[in-house]
Amino acid sequence: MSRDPQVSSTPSRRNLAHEVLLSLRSEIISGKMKPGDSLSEPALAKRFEFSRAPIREALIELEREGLVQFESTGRTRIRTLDESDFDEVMDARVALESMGARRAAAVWTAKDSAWIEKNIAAEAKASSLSQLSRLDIELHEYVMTRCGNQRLLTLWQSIRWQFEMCLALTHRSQQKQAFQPRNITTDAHRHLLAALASGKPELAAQKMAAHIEHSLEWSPAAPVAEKPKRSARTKASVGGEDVA
Amino acid sequence: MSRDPQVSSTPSRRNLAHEVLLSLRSEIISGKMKPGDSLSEPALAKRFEFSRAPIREALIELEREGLVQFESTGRTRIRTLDESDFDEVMDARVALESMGARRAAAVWTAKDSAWIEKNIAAEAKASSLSQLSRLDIELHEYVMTRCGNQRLLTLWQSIRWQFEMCLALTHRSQQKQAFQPRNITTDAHRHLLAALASGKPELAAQKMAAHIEHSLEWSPAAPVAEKPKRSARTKASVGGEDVA
DNA sequence: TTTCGGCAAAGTGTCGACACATTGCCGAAA
DNA sequence: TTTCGGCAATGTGTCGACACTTTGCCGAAA
Repeated sequence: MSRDPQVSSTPSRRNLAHEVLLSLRSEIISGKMKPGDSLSEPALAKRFEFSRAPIREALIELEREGLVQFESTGRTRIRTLDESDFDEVMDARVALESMGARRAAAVWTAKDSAWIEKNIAAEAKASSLSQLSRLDIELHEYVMTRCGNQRLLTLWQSIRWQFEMCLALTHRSQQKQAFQPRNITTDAHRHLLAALASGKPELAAQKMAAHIEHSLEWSPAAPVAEKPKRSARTKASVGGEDVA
Repeated sequence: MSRDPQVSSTPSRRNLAHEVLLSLRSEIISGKMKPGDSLSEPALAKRFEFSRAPIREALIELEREGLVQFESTGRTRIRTLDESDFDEVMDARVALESMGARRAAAVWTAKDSAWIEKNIAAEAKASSLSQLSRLDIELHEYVMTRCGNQRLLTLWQSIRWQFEMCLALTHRSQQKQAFQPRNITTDAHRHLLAALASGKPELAAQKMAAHIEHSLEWSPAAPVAEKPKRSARTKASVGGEDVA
């Protein structure tokens, strides 16, 4: 909700590199530039009408975000992602966000609940899949923001763009996704909110993990790869009963 | 064990910036450069006899690793860490490593067990606290390496240096730590190994979380701050019983 | 026609220089 | 002596240039 989520990331240095970063990131996620496309510093410098220095900085940051890959030959390409990459990102999300929910639940306030409820209401009125996805991500980011751990938030933000890229690739590959996801998502978020507001950190952590893993099931197709069914590895990965 | 852990991180680009990164990181963690110290690009360029470009790249990476801070004024300083920073890092470790252990346990082999046992044996013979710490970190890194998720490993590596810095600051502040930690650590690692080798991912995850949180207790003093006792927040943070 | 060698094109790594902002010192005025 | 203004010093952001490497095309030889 509120404002452009890209603005929410506080740039430690406000320079041309940051501007280039936002542009390229946006173009990669939107699909304007495709996985495998080559990115050369001189070409980008010419396009942006900057020197190579800010371009180079932006590319290094994009590489850290996992959107771009430096090959051993020295070439720089937009990263290609397959289903296993998607699984990895989701696993990392479960790790970070379940801890985030655990901590957030411990300091949850009515104001936080109100924010989430407003977001859920907006989801119910979402008119497109991409809009719904954006609201979903912003809700998850909100929880991470509220967990009170700056490092957890920073780590989450560093894989956020890979997640968005996976999502966008999936959406584009299976053109028309029905609107079933909307109800599923809003329901899940309502349950999640209940857990966060319950004052039970462990419950919130488990619900968050379950919610993220469940969301894999209505994004079944891999971004690029072809394996039809998701690996069993992601099932029952949190709160399972093998402990006893 | 084996080789210098810094070599294990694969530099995506082999350049002078990487060389500067390793030098500065080492000096920061070793305490040769202290928190609050100012780092200027021209001064470092003169010292390393490189131009500012590689220096600048290294500083940006150090900032991403949390060892260095860009102030709003434009100055660059070695980051100061207090107890809450330590708590944050440990929480992030719990999040990442419990997931890492969960995944690693699913694919654990006898060879992995042998590696850990060799490490534990080395711990038992460690002759200094810093050596013990190094073995401890290498064991944890090994598990993250074996979890099969490159992103989880990358995220872990990106906070690893902050953890090492916290640890080093703690060690220096409380000069003589008795050797009780060695036994505690080796015992904990033995139990952890049992969980990893048990084929029960959830058990491994819980044991890892408990192990990391428990390790907070024999590193009681804050790196810089003065609060004598750790916050209650870190207790029972994983696998608690508030779910019911 | 195929293969090999070399040459041009393109790209990265690195450097030194300049412009601008900020800092801190020093002297002048009160 | 204290305070204020300005100037030098320091530092970052940005730029264009050069060296070296790799790529890929093209023509010559088999």
